Order: sequence, then structure tokens, then C-alpha cells
Amino acid sequence: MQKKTSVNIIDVARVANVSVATVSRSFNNPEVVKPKVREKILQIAADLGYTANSAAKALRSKKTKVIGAIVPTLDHSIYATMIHAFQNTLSEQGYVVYVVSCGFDSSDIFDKVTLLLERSAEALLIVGEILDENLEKHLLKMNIPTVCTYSYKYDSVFPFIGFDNYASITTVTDHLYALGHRNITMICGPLKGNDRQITRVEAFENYMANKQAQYSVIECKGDYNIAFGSDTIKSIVQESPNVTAVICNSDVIAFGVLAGAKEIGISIPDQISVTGCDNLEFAEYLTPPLTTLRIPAEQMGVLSAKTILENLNNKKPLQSFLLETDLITRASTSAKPQ
Amino acid sequence: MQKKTSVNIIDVARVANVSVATVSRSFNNPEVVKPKVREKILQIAADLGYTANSAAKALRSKKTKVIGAIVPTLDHSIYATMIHAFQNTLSEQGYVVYVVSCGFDSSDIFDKVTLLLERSAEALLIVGEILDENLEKHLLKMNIPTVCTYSYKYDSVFPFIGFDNYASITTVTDHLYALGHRNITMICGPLKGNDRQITRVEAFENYMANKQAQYSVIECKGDYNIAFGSDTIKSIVQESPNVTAVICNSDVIAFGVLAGAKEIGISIPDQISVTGCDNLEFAEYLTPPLTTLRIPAEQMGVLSAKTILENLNNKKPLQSFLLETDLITRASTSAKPQ
DNA sequence: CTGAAAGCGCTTACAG
DNA sequence: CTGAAAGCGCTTACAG
Repeated sequence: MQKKTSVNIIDVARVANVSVATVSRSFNNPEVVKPKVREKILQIAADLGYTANSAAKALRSKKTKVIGAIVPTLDHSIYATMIHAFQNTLSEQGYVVYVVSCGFDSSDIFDKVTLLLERSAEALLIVGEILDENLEKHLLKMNIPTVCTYSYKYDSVFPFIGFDNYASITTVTDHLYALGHRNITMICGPLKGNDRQITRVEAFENYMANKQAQYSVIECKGDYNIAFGSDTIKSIVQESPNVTAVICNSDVIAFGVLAGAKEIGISIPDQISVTGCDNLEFAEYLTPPLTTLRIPAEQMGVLSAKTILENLNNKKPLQSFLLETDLITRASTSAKPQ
Repeated sequence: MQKKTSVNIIDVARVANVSVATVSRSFNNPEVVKPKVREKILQIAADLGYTANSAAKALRSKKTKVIGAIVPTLDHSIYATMIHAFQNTLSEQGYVVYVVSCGFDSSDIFDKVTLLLERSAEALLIVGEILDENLEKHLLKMNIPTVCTYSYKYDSVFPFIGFDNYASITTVTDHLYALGHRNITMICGPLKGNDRQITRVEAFENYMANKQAQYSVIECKGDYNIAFGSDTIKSIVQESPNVTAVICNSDVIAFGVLAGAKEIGISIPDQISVTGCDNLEFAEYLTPPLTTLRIPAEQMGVLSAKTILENLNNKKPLQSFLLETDLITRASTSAKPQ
């Protein structure tokens, strides 16, 4: 029927003059094989260039050692950093991470999950909340350990390893309010199917409404970048000349805001204060250095990996972690101009 | 022995009252199944929540639909962008990309390749040249279609989908020389096991030696970042006050150079001209905007995916592509100060 | 400590 | 157009 493509366990067994069971044990259960025999087998396997077929292993043992991850995009370094950390931690135990990007709208990721489950992912990492009830039921039914990141909910079916977007943005807004700003604009990422952005906007609006201050929100409908930030600050200055502070829900947008402001001769922070989110490496090197919210991206990746590993290896229940964010104040924010 | 974890093809067949062969055909060879039967089967499969077990599929059909990629790191957006494009193109045909990062030294990536081959990767993407002869032989023997990117060699065993690092850096150097610069420093990434950096340094040194101009090279031994660029320009100014131009082999380093120069009161380009590489989005938004080399990262990802697909689907030989780079001149370079 | 054998869930040549 | 059956390459309970 189909021809053999490479050397398999039977070849090794034949050359070593042992059964396939013993070859298998030499790799997977070495302490149970007589040392001399084991060494000989390992040597022969190496000579023949044998590597175990992971599909056969997976089929037989029901352990694929595949973990799935669904992220908005790898093109933003905040996600790339998290996945990098997630992957590195898991690869130490021979796990492989399949990454699928879904864009910022996670209300319809059933297809993406299916893709990963077809690959027999043993566990899943998802960015944000699961917004699709059917998906939640499905994952529960299939009994797939699933970790949500970047957000935090207390009453969730699946554990969250993230931070409190509401409290974090409240802190940012309060920082500006305390500096005297009473007319603030938030520039946010796409809202549809994006609980992080929705929560941040809520936090901002509630705070400002509560203080009876003026505010507005500008949403980037698609993928945001520096150019979007630059364009947006220009239109803010044009159309809302009384705005004295701008909250950007990403450092990338804030980068653009600083660049755009410079272009049209607006001085930051003298005329407008600007804040970012993420504390990417460039934030402190911008002119002026950017006040921003540190997001524990790497930590989320590592902790997600560890709790999944604990669950898979030792049947421990998945754990939630509420991580800290810090507001790092730099020169891009100052007291409201008189 | 082991218990069934989820619904399989036999369950579907039983409910639909057909053989497993017909269920299989309904998915993989639909035109060969009577439409009414096929629809019924597909409906039942959906109702039951059936998804094919990819391990069994892979084992039986010898097609894993897994492609492996080895990149220095996902933490640099230039690689993340390439992989993103590579992945997107391949996923349209149901392929999955397993990404492994190896750091910048690719002289010893045999282990990483083994990891990918154990997962039965059907093809490989590698950044840079294959420096390990044994690895080359191994891949040849195993008959694994392999594409190298980011470099270009005419006489290579495996095809390259990349650009000419030598010519590109010669262009950059020539740009500065033509502007009158006669004392130039190159800041490069780690050289060990990194053919791209080695080639760039060669191009730079040959050009400068040939012109009997002064030059030096500063190597970042580990992973480079903005901080490294910033520190380095400070030591250049300190120790080599006659340097009038700095070539950075990455925009990230150049970002740091601009930031560091500003800190110590060196004006760019009035006192020192600076160039980058990659043309990342931020390059044009820096102060001053950065003269840099555009690298076709996305194009490399897409073309690599396409040639692999052509090879796998239609047995076409893998193709090489020599892609263009452009020197984008912006305000960070100007004539040598008198 | 080792071997013989069952079986994981599919695909596919073969026969009808 | 459909079904019966072999077999992909492993792991693991069972027997010795």
C-alpha cells in the first residue's frame, strides 16, 4: 500500500535483535530496561537515524503534546512576547504550541478552536474572554483545559491569567484627572468582540462621567498602528481643540500620537498629555518618554504554561492569577495647561 | 485498554448507517459520494460534534500538514511579520506551522530540526544559510523540502528566498561614502553562526578598505535592543570622536542610537549620520526619520509558503527567489560635517 | 526485565 | 457509488 518513508521502531528492533516493546521502553521508560540493552538500542537507533513518529505516538497514547493558542495577531509585539514565553516554557517538556491568529474580534472563534481541536490540542490558551456561549459549552463538553488571558473575571467557568483592565484604566484616568485634566479623549482598539477594549472604555467613561468631566472615545475599527495614532491626534486637535489629554490603549498608538503632534507643532505634554499601554521597550525612548501602563505579558505567558502543565501532568485544577499592572509615569504627562 | 475520548468516525458511520469508508470519503473525496448520502453524513457528523483525529489521519495518509519553521526569535517584529505571512498563506490549505526559535546562532540547530521532524514536518523554513554540513546531508537524505530565507546563495543545495545582504549593505555604505563620510562604524548583531551578519560586515569592510577609508565594527554579542543601541552610540562618541556615520544592522538598534545621541546632545544628522535596516513601521516616525534598508519580510514569508505548497501539492521543485531591497533615504543621513 | 499481541482512528486499494 | 479489510507506527496491559 503505502511505502515506508523512514526508519521505524521495527527496523530498530530488528537490528538490535529485541522486540519493539523493548525499543519503545528504552525511550519512554528507560529505567525498566536493562542498562546494557538500553544503551545498545539507543546507539543503534541513533546510527539508523530513528526518530519516533509522533502521529503514531499520539494516536496510541492519546497524548499529542500539542497546545493550542489563539491570539489576535502575532504582528503586535505584546502578543508575540506572551506567546514566546508561553512556548518556551512548554517546550521544555516537549510540548509544541500551535498558534492561530483570529484578529481582534473574538466573538467568532469557533472555527479557530475547531482547527486546534482537530490537531488534538490537549489544552488551549485564549486571549480575552470567551464570548461565544456555544464555544464555552463545547470546550466544557470536550473537557479541554482552557486558560483565558489579558482579562480577569471572578465568576468565569475557565480560569483567567490576566489583569484588571477596568482598575488599570481607572488608574490611568485618575492620574490625568489628578493633574487637572477635565477634557480627555481615549483612543481605543476595535471594540467588537474585544472585551479588553470594551472594559477599558467603560472604566474611562464611568470615571469621567462620575466626575462630570468632558470625554470622548475614538475607536480604531481595524488593526491599529503608528500611522493611525498620528492621523488621530491630528483630527483631535482639529475637531476638539479643548482636549488636554489623550489616553491611548496601546503604546503603538501613543507613538503615533507623539509623532503626529510633533508634525503639527503641538507640544507634548505642554499642550496635550499622552498616555500609552503595554510599556513596550520603546516607550521610555520616545520624545518625550511615554507615561504608560506596564502589562505583564511575559508573566501571563509563563504562568499560563505552568498552570496548563500542572493540570496535564499532575491533574491539578487550572489556576487563576490576577496580575498587577503599574502605571509608569514619564514626561508625556503633566499638569493641565492654564 | 484506553478509553475513547470523543466521537470518532465509527460512531458517525454507525449513526448514519454507512461504512466508515463512506464517512471518510464524504470529507476527503466528497464528489465520489452520492450527494444525499454525503449531506446526511455531514449533518450527523456535525450533530455529533465529530472532528477527524489528525494523528490517525497523519499516520495513515503520511500527510501531517505540518510545516516547521526555525527563526532566531519571535520577539523581533521582522521575524514575527515573516512568520505571520508564512502561516497565513499555509493555513489557507489546512497546513499548520510549528515555530521553533533558536537564537541568532544557527550553527547548531540540529536539535531544533529533530524536534520538527519528530512532529513529522513535511517541509521546513529556515532563517539564513544551513551552516551544519551534517544537517544538510540529513535533510537531503530524509528528503525534506527546505527553504532558506533572509540570505541568498547561488550555489546552494537548498533554495533561497531572500535578498543579497552583501549588495544591500554595499549600497548603504556607498550612500554614506557618497555623502562624504570617511570614518564609519557599523553596529551589527551577533556574528557567530549568523551568515547574514557576517556577510554584511564583509560587505562593509571590503567597501571601506577598498576606499582606504576608516571603519570599525561593534558587535552585539547577544540579543540586541534599543538599550543596546543607546549605550553603543554613547561609547562611540566617547571613544571614537571622529566617526561621522553609523550603520546599524537593525532599525531597533538605530532607534537606540538616535535616542542615545539625543541624550548626550549629539545632533543627528548634523554631527553623525545614522542608517538602519528593516524599515519597520516606526522608522519614518523617528526624530529624525531614519534612512533605512527595506527588507521584504512579508514577501519572503508568502513566497516561501507558496513554493512549499507547489512542491507538496504538485511535485514542483522548490524555487529560489532573489528579492529586492530598497534604500529609503530620510533625514537621519546627510553630508559629512566640515 | 522482556516479548507477543491488541488496538488507537483513520485512508485507500480492491472488489463488487 | 459503497463496503470489507489491511495496515500506518506506535504503547501498554498481560504473561512469563
